[in-house]
Amino acid sequence: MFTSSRVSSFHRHMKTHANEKSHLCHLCLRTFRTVTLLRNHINIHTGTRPYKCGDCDMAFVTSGELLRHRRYKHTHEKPFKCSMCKYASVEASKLKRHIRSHTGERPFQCSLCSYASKDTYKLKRHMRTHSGEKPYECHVCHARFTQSGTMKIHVLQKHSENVPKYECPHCATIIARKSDMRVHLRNLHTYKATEMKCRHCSSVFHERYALIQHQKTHKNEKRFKCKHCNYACKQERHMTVHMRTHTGEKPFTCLSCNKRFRQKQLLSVHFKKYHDPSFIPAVFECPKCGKGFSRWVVY
DNA sequence: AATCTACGCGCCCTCTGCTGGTGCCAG
DNA sequence: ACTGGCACCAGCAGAGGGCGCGTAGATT
Repeated sequence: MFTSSRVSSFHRHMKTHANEKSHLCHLCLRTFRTVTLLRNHINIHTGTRPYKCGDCDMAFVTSGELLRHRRYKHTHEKPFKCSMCKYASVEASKLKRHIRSHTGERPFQCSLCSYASKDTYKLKRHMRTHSGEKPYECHVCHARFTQSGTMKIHVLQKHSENVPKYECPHCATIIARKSDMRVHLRNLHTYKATEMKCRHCSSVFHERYALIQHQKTHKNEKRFKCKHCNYACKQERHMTVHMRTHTGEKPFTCLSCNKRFRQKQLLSVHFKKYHDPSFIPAVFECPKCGKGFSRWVVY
């Protein structure tokens, strides 16, 4: 509802409801209500921008645009201040948009899903996820992207020579993307309240990277040491067999002659040699000492 | 009525950061 | 051969900057 204390303003406003557009642009045949609007419009055709910025090459059709430009680029004057944080803006509409980040208000509802946006642009951008539209094309490999920023990163990482790299301050790992570095730091270098145990010993850690580094120290380590002699080995099963040399235990018995063995393999060799009819005895005889061998061996 | 000025809306852009799928590699 | 972990990668949303342009208030 329009109200005004001035008759002139009222009359002018009423003209906005009338379709009377008597001022014709002779370049595109578009019509305007006032001569000022027509003049501004013609300035767009002719490129006439009377309001020039004194600090850069920009020029504008109206003085208001110039003032706003100067605030953005040169004076940095931000008259619109947020009452809830330090944010300040050049334009009131920007403050209004910013305040939605405090209130959580999302006036722009997607018609196809539950998503709602705080501003029109985000909704428009979101709609590409439904349409499948990918407006941005890589000029090198012609891959297509939904957002310009995604394409920019793609070109930088895939087609640029001086690819930026991010080095982890804790472990010197090189990672291509800043956001991935955050993931790396979160997964490997953040303190965790719950203890992480070493899979080889009783050590515990609160940082995953420290655990991994520690576990590497166990690699090639002969962790199983005999308490009776100098013997050491990597696997527990080897130590079990070795211990029988100290205990005298011989758990494997030959069913044919009751001879006992410490290892299953020794029993197997014994059985084949003495009780298996298909066993081929030594056929290659040493020409010097006469000892027989089952295989031909060159010394 | 014409003009200047301030305001509001809309559009487009960039920067930022999180997420989940994927391929590779070590265990 | 299988599995879990990690860097790589594209998809996607949040926040904010900058400008075009129409309209209303104020002034000439």
